[in-house]
This record gives sequence, C-alpha cells and structure tokens, in this order.
Amino acid sequence: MEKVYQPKKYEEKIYRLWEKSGFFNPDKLAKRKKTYTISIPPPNVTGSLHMGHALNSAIQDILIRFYRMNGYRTLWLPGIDHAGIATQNVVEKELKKEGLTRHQLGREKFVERVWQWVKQYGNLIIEQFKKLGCSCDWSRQRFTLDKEYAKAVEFAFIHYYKKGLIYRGPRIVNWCPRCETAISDIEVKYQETKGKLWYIKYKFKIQNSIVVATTRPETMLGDTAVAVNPNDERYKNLIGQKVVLPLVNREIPIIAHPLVDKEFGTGAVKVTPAHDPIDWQIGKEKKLAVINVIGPDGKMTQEAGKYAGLSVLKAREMIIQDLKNLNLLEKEEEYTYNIALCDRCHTPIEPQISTQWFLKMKELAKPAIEVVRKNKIKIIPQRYKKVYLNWLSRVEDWCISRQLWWGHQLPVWFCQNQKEKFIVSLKKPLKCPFCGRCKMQQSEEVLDTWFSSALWPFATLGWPKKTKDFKKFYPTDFLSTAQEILYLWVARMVFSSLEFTGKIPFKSVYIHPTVLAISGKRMSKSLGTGVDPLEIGEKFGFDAVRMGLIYQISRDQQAFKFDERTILASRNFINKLWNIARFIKISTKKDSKFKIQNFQLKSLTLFDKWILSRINTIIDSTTKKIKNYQFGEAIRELYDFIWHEFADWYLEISKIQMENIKTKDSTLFILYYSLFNILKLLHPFIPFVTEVIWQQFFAQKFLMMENWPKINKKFINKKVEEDFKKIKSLIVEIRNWRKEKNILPQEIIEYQINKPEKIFSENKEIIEKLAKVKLNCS
RNA sequence: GGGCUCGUAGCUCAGUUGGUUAGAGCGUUACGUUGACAUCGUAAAGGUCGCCCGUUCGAGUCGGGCCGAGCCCACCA
Repeated sequence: MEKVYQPKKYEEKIYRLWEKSGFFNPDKLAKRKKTYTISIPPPNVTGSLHMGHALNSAIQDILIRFYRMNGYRTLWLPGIDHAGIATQNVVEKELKKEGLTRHQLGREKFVERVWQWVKQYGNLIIEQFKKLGCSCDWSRQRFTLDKEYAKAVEFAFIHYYKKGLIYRGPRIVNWCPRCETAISDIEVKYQETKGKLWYIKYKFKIQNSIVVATTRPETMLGDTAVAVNPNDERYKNLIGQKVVLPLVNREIPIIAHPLVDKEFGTGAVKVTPAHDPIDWQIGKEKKLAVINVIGPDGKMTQEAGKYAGLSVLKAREMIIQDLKNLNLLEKEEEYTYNIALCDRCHTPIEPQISTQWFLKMKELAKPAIEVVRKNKIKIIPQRYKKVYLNWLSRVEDWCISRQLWWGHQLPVWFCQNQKEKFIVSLKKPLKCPFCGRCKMQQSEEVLDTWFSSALWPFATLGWPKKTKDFKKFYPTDFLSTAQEILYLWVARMVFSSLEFTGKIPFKSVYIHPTVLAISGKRMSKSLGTGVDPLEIGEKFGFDAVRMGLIYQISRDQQAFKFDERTILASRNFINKLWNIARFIKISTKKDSKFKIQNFQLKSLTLFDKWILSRINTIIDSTTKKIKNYQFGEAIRELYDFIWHEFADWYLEISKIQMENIKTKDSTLFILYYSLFNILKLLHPFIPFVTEVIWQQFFAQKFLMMENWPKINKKFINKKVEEDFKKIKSLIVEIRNWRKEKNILPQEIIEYQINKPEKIFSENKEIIEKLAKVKLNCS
C-alpha cells in the first residue's frame, strides 16, 4: 500500500470489477427474497452531469448499496429521457451551424438526425454516473423513446382517450412569430424592458368614459370586454354596462373579475382573449368572444381592419397616433415590465389561440391527493407534502400536445377529406371510416415529454405487459429528486401509476436540497456560477465528490452553498482511512503468526472495551440514520468517530498495547474488527476506496456484497465510555504537567496520579505513555 | 404576487425533545518530520449564536415582531 491513496489508480479498475461481477443486476441476487428498487430520475439525453445529479446519485447509491449489504435484492434501474424540446433545440443549433433549418431538412430526415445525435452523445451522462460509482443495473437501461417504451406511452394515451379523459380544444399558447411554432413555458424567457403604459379612454354610448391602461394598445382591436375588480367601489355601478371600443366602434361589456388588480393603472383593464393568457382565462369563464387580430406571422389580420397586414409595432404606432387624434389617449407613462421572449431567437412572444389536446385532471388528481394525505407515499422533508397537495388540489387540465418533431407522435389519425375527423388507434387504420377512401394521416403533434416520464417507474419495468420484473420490483421503494419537479414529474407519476397499475409508484419521495454556488446564487451555466463535478472528481477522486456533497446536507434544509473545501476535507479523510488500513496491515506483517480466525475475545483492556462500545454505538446510529435518510448526519458522525476517536486515540493506544505480549493479539484483533466494520459502514458513502482496502485484505471478495454490520449490544458499555473520558482528561492533565515542568517526551519522570480510582492505577503504564505521545511540542 | 428556507468563529456549516465551559472543516499563528498518514500531528487565537420583546429557575434551541439573504412556483394588463 502506498503512503497516499491515489483514486485515479483504482476507481476505474474497481468499477470494471464490479460491473464484471454482475452484482448490480438483481438477477444475480435471485436467492434473496426482499427487494429494494429505485428508478433513477432519467436525465435529459442532452444532459451532462452537474452537481445536482452528483448529489442525487450519491443519495440513491447510498441506499442501494446499504440495502444490498442488508440482504435485499436491489435494483437501481437507470435510463435517459428523450427530453423533447431540449434535444430538438440542440440539434437545431447544430443544423444552424451548417446553415440549415429543420424545415429545409423535413421531418423524417430531421428526426433521423436527432437519433444520430442521441447515439453519438446520448450516453455521455451514463459514463459520468459510472465515474461516480453508481451501482445501477445497466442491463436494464431504458430510453423514453425506445420501441417498447413508446408502446406504453401510446397505450396510456389510448386508455385515457377511451375513458373520456382526453379532449381536444382551443387554448392560448406561447407563439413565436419568427419560428412560427408554439413553445412551452420553459422556453419563454422574461426580460426586463422599459416600455410605456398607455391610458386609453373607452367611451360610454351617451357620456363619460372609462380609462384602461395597457402596454399593448394594438391588441385593443381584439378586445371583447373591459374588466374591473368586483370589489372596486369606483366601478361597482358600471358592471354590466357597455362601452364603445375606440377605432373599431364595437360595443363591449364591462365585467367583474377577481384577477383584476385594483391598484394597477386605473383599475380597469381591457380584455383581449385572443392575445393574452389571463384575458383568455377571463374570456373562457365569462364566455367572451375571441377575436384574432394578430396572425401567426406576427402581422395584423383582416380582423384588424385598416391595420391589416401591418407588423405589430407599426400597428401600435399608428393606433397611438389615431387615438391621439381622436383625443382618446389620456396619458402615457414610462413603465418597466417583463417582456416574454422566445428563448431561441429572442423574438417577443405573441400569445395565440390554437387547438391542443388536454388531459382532464380533476378525477385523476383525487386518488393522487389521497395517497399522499394518508402518508401511503411519504414525502421527505415533510413540508413538501403541503406543496404537493396544494398544487394537485387546484390543478388545471394538462395540455399534453406539443408542436415539435422530436417525441412520441400522438396515436391519432386524421381523415384527409374531413380535416377535423379523427380516430385514436395504436395502428394506422387500413380504411378511413369517415370518407372511406383517403389514406389517413397521423397527427403531426407529439406528446409533452412529461407525459412519457409520468409512466417512468412502471413502463421501465415492462408495463403494460405483466412482466416478471414488474411483478417483482413494483412498486418501487424510493424516489429522490429536486424540488422544482415535484409537480412536473412526481405528482404526474403518482396519478399515472394509480390509474394504470392501481399501485403507488414509490413508497417515499425524498426532495434533496438544491446545490447553490458559494455566492448563494443558483448554479447555472448561463450565469457562469456552475461548478463541474467531473473536474473536481478528477482532482480529488469521486469518492471525495460523493462524500463532500453528502457531508453538506442536513436535516430539512432546502439548499446549501457548495463548498469545495468539504471535498478537500473528504479527500483528506479518505487518505486517513487508507493510512489506518495501512497501519493495520503493517502491524500484522510484523507479527506473521497472527491469525484473525483463531482469535477469541478475552482479557480485554479498558481501551479495547471502550472502542468496541463506541463502534457498536456507531453501527447502531449509522444504520438508523441511513434508514431515516439522514445521510449528512451519518457521514459527519462517521468522520468524527473514525478520525478523532479511532485514529487519534485507539490507534495510538494500540501501538502501546502491541508492545506488550499479553495484549498484543487482542489488540490486533480489535484493530481488525474495527477496520472491517468501519469499511462496511463507509462503503455506501465512499464505495471505491473502501472496496480497494477490502481487497487488500480479501483479494477474492467484494465488500459490496458483505453483510452490513450488526450491532452487538453486549459490547455497548456506557460505564467504560465514562471511564475513558476520565482517562482522557487525566492525560491532558499529565501532558500539561509535563509541559510545565519542561519534561521532554523521552524522559522518564512519572506523574504521581493522586486519585484513588482503580481505572487510573490499573492503566497507569498506558496512561503515562500516552501522555508522552500527546506531548510532542517542545 | 404565492409558498418555503436560512441568518452561529474571517469563510462554509454542525448543534434531534430548552440544562455545565457553544463545535467541525478550511484559513490564521506557534511548534513538530515521533515508522500509518505533512492529504499528518500537538496546541493557540477567534463567537454579546442578525436585532428587539416575551415564556421559563434557565433560551443558540420555544413564541411574537423587525431587519437582512436566498430558493421554488406564478408572472401581471
């Protein structure tokens, strides 16, 4: 064994050995009865390992390794998400470098390109998981667009449709007039912009007027109401009356709606259901007409009358001028607001009405609420339970269609002659049931990525087929994830699972803390605040990355600032562990007659009894802490114990005890006993180095497959621990005395222990020697 | 705007039912290459536990208020 542990020399080698052993695969553990299953939250295929992944996979691997050592048949099922929008964007950017757009390529060719990209780069993150030591069963790896998985997705869609839970209808979407596509909320970026707020008079038929404030006067052409807050005293008596829309001369009603803010502008707001999400919602509730005045190309439509064909900005200019001329513009103010931009091309978003597919949520949400309310699924930390329940209890219907090319195409077939007629079917119908002659065409749309990942925990096990895996490993035991996808993903898995399997998808959900930059800001590439776990791993080893991250989490915290110094501290600790093992190995070599198997516990010293008691206490608390998901607490306790009790004290004591023939063998035995238990306790946290050390002692065996230590209660002895504390303070006393008298360590001048306790007199020799060891300053 | 979290040593953080002298790592200072380890050891300096009020024999810990930092969600005419 070298003086310094070199992770680079061992980590890859050990991982290959593990993989070769086959023990990541539960089929190799078939004799075991109890199972423990985790489905990995599938990273995006475009993804690269970031701190969140590193932390999350460390957590999952700790549990998998812990339960594997506890005799469970463990399955950690890995996989990757096709991540619709994200992936499509990446490939589009690639194309752009070649001067191509996806439209030039055509759908089929484009999708082919994406697959190529996936094959080339899609496995990068998997390799990175391996670097971290994740003991996933790679033979069961899944991708959300695999053929089998795609079937499950279509099956789910058809099931919902047949049950009447899926419907088609108009909805307002974020529309990018440059890309000419609807984009998702995630793709919309908000940017603070200085603009103007215009106050426009809408006149009543006879006299007076009501003034509305807007940043987008051009949309007024599509106004179908003016809304005020129902509790606004100023306008109460106007509700129900009509005003004349300027320039257009259409009569529109004044309505009341709680979404209107009394404080904003004049407290009266124009309602344009066709071009604003909130207005759309108000319009839906109040059954207002929807008038489209801006087309998909960003130009004014025929409905805009004399402004038709103008760009939005040009129309705005003219309208302001016209209003001024009519003396209908009361005033204009400087105003700063968040403008919605397309993430890709920075064009302002034009909300547009389009036809989309929806999943009715009300009925599905009910059981998903129940299982969490009744703690059938436990959410940790508990406070997220409220967040989950809150969201589900007022969830709206889920828009599941996306106008993208990369994803699961809807299993919906349209008649070519009667464009609005369609059937829902797994296979392409041979004959069109509507016109009887056309070749039916599949819907061009794809499903929201989350629709497929909602099926993840069971679809990865072969559902809807009743596979052996599904029967054996479902429901899964544990899901660990980041807080921001509690609704996007977790809630959706819960109701999907209840609907399709009748079971909960997992027993516990653990929301891990967010890893922030040391500045306290979110880690993000675009902010330049990201820290790359791979770089740090190359520098300090991946055990250290795992341990350093875990070291920083505690109880119910929601975030922590990533501190590289904990990785350094972990690296140092790992080296300390290495040298503890090295010391024990060297000590054994000196005594070639020693055989651990032959040894029996007898004639133990106080110090032996003390460390035995401590180790068994630690076994107990580490076990409990891992079971309770207190990973940070567990590793911090192990760190303190191993360094500051076992190494600082027992190892020093053992050197003295091994000089004495009477205590030599028992001391060596205790050293072994301690080391082996320590290695086992640490293995889930730092699997590589513990395995490397283990193999220094047992070349043919895997620590990964060893039994988790069992607490031996008869070793726990509080009296001994108390006695040891007393001895410790006596040693400090002696040390200080020697220091005062300026006695060098090698000088044999004895301290007169003038205390009557037996433990002092009985251990006089060791105490005095220890005091010398601890006195190493001049 | 809604929800949530945090404020303890120069920095990053522990401190589980309120109870002696508030801990660790890094950093700083001094000393030390003692056969496991300098990725180490021994020690030292460094804290009115954000501020105010309350409950209590007793508060870093419980309650209320204030100030400050940040996370998540929603996104505003």
